[in-house]
Amino acid sequence: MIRGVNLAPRVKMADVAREAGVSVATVSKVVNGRYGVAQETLDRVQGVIERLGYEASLGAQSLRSRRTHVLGILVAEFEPFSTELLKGASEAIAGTGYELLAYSGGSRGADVGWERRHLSRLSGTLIDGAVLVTPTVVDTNHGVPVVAVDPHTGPSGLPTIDSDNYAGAVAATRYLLDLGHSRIGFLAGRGGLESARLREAGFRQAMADAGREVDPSLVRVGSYVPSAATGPARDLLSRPDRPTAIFASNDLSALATIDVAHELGLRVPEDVSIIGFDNVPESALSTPPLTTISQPLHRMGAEALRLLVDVIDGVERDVHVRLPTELVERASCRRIGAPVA
Amino acid sequence: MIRGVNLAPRVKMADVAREAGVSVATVSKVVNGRYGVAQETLDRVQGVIERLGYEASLGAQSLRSRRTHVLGILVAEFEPFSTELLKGASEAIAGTGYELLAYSGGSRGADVGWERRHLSRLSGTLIDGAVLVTPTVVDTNHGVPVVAVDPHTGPSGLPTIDSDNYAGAVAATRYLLDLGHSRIGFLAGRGGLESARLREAGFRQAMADAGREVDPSLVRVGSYVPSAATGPARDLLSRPDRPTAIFASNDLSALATIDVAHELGLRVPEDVSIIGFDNVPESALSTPPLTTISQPLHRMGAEALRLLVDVIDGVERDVHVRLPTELVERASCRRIGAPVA
DNA sequence: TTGAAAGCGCTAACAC
DNA sequence: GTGTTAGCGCTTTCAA
Repeated sequence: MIRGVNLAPRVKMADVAREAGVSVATVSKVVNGRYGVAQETLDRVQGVIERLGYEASLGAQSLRSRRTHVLGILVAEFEPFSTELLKGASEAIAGTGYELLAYSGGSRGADVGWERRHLSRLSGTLIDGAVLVTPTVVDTNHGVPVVAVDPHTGPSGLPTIDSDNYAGAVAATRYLLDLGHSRIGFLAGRGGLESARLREAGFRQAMADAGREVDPSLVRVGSYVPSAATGPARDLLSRPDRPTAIFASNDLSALATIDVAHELGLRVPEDVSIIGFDNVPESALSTPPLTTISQPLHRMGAEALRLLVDVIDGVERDVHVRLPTELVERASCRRIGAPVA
Repeated sequence: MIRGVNLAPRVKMADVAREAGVSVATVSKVVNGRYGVAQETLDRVQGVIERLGYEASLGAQSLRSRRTHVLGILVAEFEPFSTELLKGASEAIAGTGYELLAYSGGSRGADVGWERRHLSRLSGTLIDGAVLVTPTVVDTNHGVPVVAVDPHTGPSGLPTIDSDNYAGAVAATRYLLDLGHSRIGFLAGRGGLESARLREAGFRQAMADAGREVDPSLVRVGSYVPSAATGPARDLLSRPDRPTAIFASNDLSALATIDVAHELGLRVPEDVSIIGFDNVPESALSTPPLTTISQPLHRMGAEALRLLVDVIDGVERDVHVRLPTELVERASCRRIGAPVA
């Protein structure tokens, strides 16, 4: 039974004021380092603050003043992709004078429009700016400066960070082709995301360049989400004429595809080769470890944060940052014939 | 140049009220689903809300009402350990009716007392409760219900989630012993944390049980932080009588130790075996992949969140949850002689 | 140098 | 059913 523990109300500015025998206005000045406070008063108030452990309420503080020195990272869910970005952002925030607030809804993805909702709830009050992770709604009109990582398709004025999805997809497809695969299944990403469009385009281009037809029935949608990928993966792998390789648009789908393969009694890579995209840490943990296209996720998070700070400060700079991708060869693909010419 | 973009002020309740021709009080009732609003008014207001894309400001809302339906996870920094917990918490939050807000300071760890400061800033206003990740200050007196993951040493009334650090450390040490190592270096964790104490205790106990002396000069402090671990690791590995194996108290330190070894021209595990603790995803990515003691990090995050919700709801239950640890054998340790009896 | 007072966007009595 | 009013904890003129 622990009811009743932890209920001391937080100490507020009025408490400090009373204790120090001054008004809240004076305490506020001390807290915010404003001029016009006698040294003696300042010391006394500071002492009381220390002793009482006073800390301004973010909610109240930000309601009144425009700057909070808190930056938001808004995500649909804390999964491997967004948390990698978070690590990068966390690395980059040191020395900027900002604190980091990551916000996620409670609805496990199935929640369109979260970016607008979260932004509305936090902007104008709690945060001075926000990084939106894979937003589908790209309103350029929010209360605060915003930077998007891997956003929705279509031109938008939004400052953006992404990686070279197209080149990465071409590389992945060529890799499979070079291993002798030509019957390649494709698990597309989340509809609407620019990255999903580019990865599919890269796949098709590489196939075309190699003179290979894309069997339309081998192209399915996985939406970047494991639960959405298993069905299509199962369909693909259950066919009598199943593909010899599957290119999943992101690692989470690829990992889910490996699970499905195992479930179906198929060995990876002996019976089917699988390649992913992202290189989240989890991709190295699967059996077999996943061959994938690496995005510099930490760096993307860090760049997003730096870009946001620059936008807030009104620095003139390039507001579209594209980072390179790279093939990471692990053990989920195997050669099945002679490489293509 | 992007100055001037994104500056439309957010739409507030007064805007909705004006547009709908009602008072803000009525809008508030609609937003919060209170009784006493005519169906016709309700529809009209709802329509305006929809059209204008109104969303209540978290800051203002929480200033006034006690419940915000937001739970906080307070961390010193977003690194592999805390983000794994975050993933687990994110999984567990679905269906609880809460949203998740993760907060981290901007000061990269070197910031004692962050837990109290963050809590003060957020409690009483923004969040209904908080999960504290490895807090060193264990005041049981905050404005809101609090749950700690892997907290500071010493008994405290705080509801707590941890894993069996002692057994894990014993298992790691025995494993090394069984591989024939007896000159084992130990990189201790962050001073004050219960987990650090227990891991060292487990190490010493296992050594004693095997009848091995612990060379005091082989026990150093790594503080769970890579930058703090490299120095001690270098000292240990530079000695002419260097240990044949190192047990690092957490994966981040173990990974840093591998780097140091490589820097020194030592091969892992040929020249020195290294074992870690935590099993963060990154531990599988090193060269060689790290053998380590696994904590069920996702589950710990999920359990912490569930415990917090129960505490808030006043559910009577066990408020100390301890989860099992497990040895994960990868490739950073090798046998160097006959196993101990 | 200090404090009184207004108000940030919202909720909750209470009056109409 | 609906609006008026009084704050929540803080910052910021502005007067004293």
